[in-house]
Amino acid sequence: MKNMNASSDRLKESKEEFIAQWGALGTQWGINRTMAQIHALLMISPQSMCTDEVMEELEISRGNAHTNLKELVAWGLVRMVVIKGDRRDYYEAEKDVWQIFRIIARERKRREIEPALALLSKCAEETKGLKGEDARAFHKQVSELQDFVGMASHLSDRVAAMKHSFALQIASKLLG
Amino acid sequence: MKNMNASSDRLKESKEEFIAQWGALGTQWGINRTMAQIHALLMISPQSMCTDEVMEELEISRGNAHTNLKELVAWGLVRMVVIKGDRRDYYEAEKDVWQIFRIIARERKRREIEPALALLSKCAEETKGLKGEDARAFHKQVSELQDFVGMASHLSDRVAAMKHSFALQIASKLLG
DNA sequence: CATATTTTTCATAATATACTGAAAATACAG
DNA sequence: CTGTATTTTCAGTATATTATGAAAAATATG
Repeated sequence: MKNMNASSDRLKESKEEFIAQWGALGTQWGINRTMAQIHALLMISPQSMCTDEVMEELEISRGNAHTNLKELVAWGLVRMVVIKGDRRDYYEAEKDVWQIFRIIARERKRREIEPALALLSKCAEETKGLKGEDARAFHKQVSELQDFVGMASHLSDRVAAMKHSFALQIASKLLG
Repeated sequence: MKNMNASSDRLKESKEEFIAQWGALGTQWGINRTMAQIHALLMISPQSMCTDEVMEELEISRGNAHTNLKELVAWGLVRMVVIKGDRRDYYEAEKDVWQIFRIIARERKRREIEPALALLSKCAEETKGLKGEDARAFHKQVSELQDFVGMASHLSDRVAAMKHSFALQIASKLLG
């Protein structure tokens, strides 16, 4: 039994570090700490969890837990599940790595790429015919950015639409 | 002359909107608003600019201008240039789109991918041999994430090392 | 070296973001 | 309907991030 305890301590510690650090990383990724922590917690939880369990595990308020659980559901990273005989809402995380990647890629494209593209298109359009060295230079720079970001946007769609196995093939080819 | 003025007004407006919006976008990208605005300003400026010009154009304080110019130089998105007969430091932006992409990709990899990979490797390592259903599940999930993020890291390096033309070829193939 | 100009630093202020706790709304069982 | 469990909202508070402005340090000039 001594072994058993040491071993389950190791697991517990590792899980806790994972959750804490994944939360800190979330900040860099533009998601807030709590949301990332909840995501980590659910990702490594064998069972689905209810709001109170999440609150207790992460020592956060009900409002905070609720808001971020809803946000995760809105992203599609977490699903609500019903456990019969229990009135509470339970939550479980999407665990498939490729699926997680696609969801995050979609969201980041929406927040980071699409608004940039809209801006660049507008500026390129507005200054299309203008004469003068300055105007030309501005239009050129903006157009180049537009082309690049536009291509990135398309690529992102294509990759996200791929099956995992096919994406792996391409990745291997690039790395090999 | 009427035309000339209308036309240069259009240009000025478009430039100002570009700067303002690019700044707002910066926030989404994890860089602060001012840094993104200065970058935008220098990117579309035909000449290099000194700190005072940047301050005046964006209506920001000296400290703010200074800090963010230094940060942009540290990233490699902006270079300091010397103008003879002038004691002040002048700055000009990198304008090549592919180069800009590489610099940003490098920085984001450093901030977003590498720490994640380190965490995942640590957690995978710590729980490698552990018995028990929970431990196995944790190890599996973490290892899958590790594999995926590791591959993303390599891919990022490979793409950033490519010549623009070659990257374009690959992109075309994927889009075609 | 004395002075003028420019750069850098940093304590304080302003702003933006996230969290709490409790009240309001809703769902359910008896 | 009434009481209880659960979810949702939100005003107030706390935390973290950015910006200011003035003073200090560094640098150039004659």
